[in-house]
Amino acid sequence: MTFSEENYLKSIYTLQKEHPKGVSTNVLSKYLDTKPASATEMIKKLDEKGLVHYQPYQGVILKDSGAVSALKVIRKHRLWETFLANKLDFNWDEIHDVAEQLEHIKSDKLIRELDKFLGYPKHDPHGDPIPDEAGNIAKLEKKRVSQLQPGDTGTCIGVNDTSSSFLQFLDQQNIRLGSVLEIVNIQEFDKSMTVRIDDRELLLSQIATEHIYVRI
Amino acid sequence: MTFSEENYLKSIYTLQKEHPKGVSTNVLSKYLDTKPASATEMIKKLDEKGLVHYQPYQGVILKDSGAVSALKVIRKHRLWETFLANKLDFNWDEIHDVAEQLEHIKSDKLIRELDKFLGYPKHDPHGDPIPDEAGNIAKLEKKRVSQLQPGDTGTCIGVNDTSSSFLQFLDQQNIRLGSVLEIVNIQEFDKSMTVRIDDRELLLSQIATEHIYVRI
DNA sequence: ATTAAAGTTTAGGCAAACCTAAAAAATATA
DNA sequence: TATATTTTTTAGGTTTGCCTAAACTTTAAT
Repeated sequence: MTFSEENYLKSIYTLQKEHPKGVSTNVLSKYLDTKPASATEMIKKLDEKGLVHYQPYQGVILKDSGAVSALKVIRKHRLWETFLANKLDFNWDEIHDVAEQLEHIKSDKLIRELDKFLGYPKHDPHGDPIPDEAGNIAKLEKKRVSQLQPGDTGTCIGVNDTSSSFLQFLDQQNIRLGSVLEIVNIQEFDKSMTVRIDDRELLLSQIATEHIYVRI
Repeated sequence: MTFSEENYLKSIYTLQKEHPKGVSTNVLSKYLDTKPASATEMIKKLDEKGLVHYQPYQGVILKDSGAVSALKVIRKHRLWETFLANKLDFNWDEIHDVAEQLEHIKSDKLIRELDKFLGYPKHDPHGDPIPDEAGNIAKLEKKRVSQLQPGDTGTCIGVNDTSSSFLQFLDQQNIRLGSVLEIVNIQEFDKSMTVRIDDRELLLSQIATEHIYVRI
């Protein structure tokens, strides 16, 4: 399997959630920053290999074999992201591009050993679940803080805004990966939220609550 | 720079030691498992880019810029080999193929962080020196045990024979990476050597002494 | 229902890196 | 030195993955 094939499968897997009845060449090529004609070409190739189901003008969906292949790449991607964030001093916003490259390294032993070295993590630094060797993947239980109700708690697993000003704000407030947040109440008029964290109470604007992800 | 260009530069760097007045397309293609015609093509391209000096029928040599590029790849290769051997449970004979892939990952930060994570190692698991960021590389002070004289000492840094029977033998004798060997004496008639290791004395056959590398 | 707009596919090209076969140069041998 | 052998280069092809432009479907709008 080539780098390119792996990237297409992974992208189709991701886009399928938004486009359950078929990912169009247009959507796919935009996501991959190529042209629709290139996507058509690759999709036909993947169809011939039995990895996807393709009907002209109707988009693609993954077959089981294609989903397994996609999940293997996703597993590698997420394990490498975990490595970069937990073992090396990479920031949340720096890990993706490097993991995009590392995910294509071919070595079953490498990925097994990496998994062991990281302590068999269940989630990557963004809170996304890491598939197992067979391609089984846990349902994602990731929400924005803004989606929680008073009384709910969640563990901080990532952010949506990686501007340094936002990250600095989080730093000042001592909100980091693994911090447990409990919603105390919500202001009707501006949707700002009071949250308890480390026995302190703290007000978050609606903007802030939409940019923080938690695992529930 | 493409994977292929990097591989050619690295190979030329390596082969130059044996062929100081020029690496022929024949030698180069054999080393890379391609055909001479392919080597000619690539060499011309590298020459146009100013990385090598090429004269038809006379072979290639690296220019300074080419040597720096080659050393950057070698630095990455050796740091990854160190990672695989020291942090993950890879054996000496398993690390090369994976490092061949990892060496092409493009990220300056990654390699700086990896270097830090590994504790700025000076040598890879085979005892070969790791170039610094600028491409400076220490002279290799690697010898076979068979090249030592009575009274000499060396630190075990690798082997030449990775058959499991040989590795098992080393295991039984408690000879491992980092073991310090001192030559006690040499038998004239069969070149076998008595060595001191961990305050024990032990006889190594000529075959064995030729397969163990030490840093002096 | 027709036409216009949007999306998709086909056709023909290009660059990278490989190949084989033939031609040319260098080297070795008689 | 002339010829034979080996090595190297050139010429022309192949595959992968991308591209543009034109042709064709589908969808939306009148």
